[in-house]
Amino acid sequence: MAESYTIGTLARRAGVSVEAIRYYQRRGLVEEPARPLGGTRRYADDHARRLRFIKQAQAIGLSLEEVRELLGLDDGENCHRAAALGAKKLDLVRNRIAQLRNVELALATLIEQCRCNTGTARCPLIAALEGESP
Amino acid sequence: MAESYTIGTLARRAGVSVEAIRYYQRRGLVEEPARPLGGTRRYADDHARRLRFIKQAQAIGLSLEEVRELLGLDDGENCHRAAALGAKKLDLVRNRIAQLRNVELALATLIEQCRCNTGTARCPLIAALEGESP
DNA sequence: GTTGACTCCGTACCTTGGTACGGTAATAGG
DNA sequence: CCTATTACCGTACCAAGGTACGGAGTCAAC
Repeated sequence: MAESYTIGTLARRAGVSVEAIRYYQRRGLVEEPARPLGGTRRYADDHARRLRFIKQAQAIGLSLEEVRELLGLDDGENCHRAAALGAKKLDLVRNRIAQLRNVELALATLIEQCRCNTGTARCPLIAALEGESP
Repeated sequence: MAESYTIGTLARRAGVSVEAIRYYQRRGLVEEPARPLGGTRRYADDHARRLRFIKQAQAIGLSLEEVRELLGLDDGENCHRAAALGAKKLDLVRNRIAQLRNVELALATLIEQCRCNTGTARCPLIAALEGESP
């Protein structure tokens, strides 16, 4: 183990693009190894692990800024703060789900009305969108 | 009724910004009344209704492009096409809900583990994000 | 009859998460 | 040793839905 990769190899292994890695470096999420006098930077398993972290955190809805914040909390004494960040996100997720369920209901109802609209009546979906806010 | 407003009054009444209205005009969603020889354009209730339509359609997840499409379908003969557009959107909404429910479950589990983490163990939330994909 | 608020218009800028491009340098394979 | 890939770096660009700015013209009130 403990290999050392070029950025391209790292990118392939982590399943992200080289550009994305360089972007994360600019954003301060991935460390940029020292360049050996005009040579090529070398990356290790730590970097691959970091990229995996970023991708997983994104998958649970964290922004890159939040990921960066979370990374700063990984010192063994901030578990509660990490949990608080997660809880805030969970709240947002639940709100968003509730909101989308309303949309789902509204859309399903309107589409059903369209399906039943065999006569010359005006399209219920379009008509509904012109009405007052629910 | 049948008042005539300036764009600022229209904006206040509809609860959008003047800039937004002008943006919708550029995008072809709101008609731009003729300007009376170097004067100020006048808007009527039709425009307020149109703005309400746009806001409602956005609330159910339509993009401005889709709203524009829907507006072209309001001729009494395209109810099935409007319904099809709605059905496509409903599908997306349902997928998104399912996705968010996964995130909700994952987050809730991790936070619960953090809550139980009274010892010196590493933060479960942070540790989990470094692991392999689920 | 002037002040202040508003309109008109074009253009630039914002956010987020990257992608694309282009020139130069370094490295790897044969 | 030569050539084909890469790496490096800065900068520009993308979607979407607007917001912000600045100068000139217009409108309404006092």
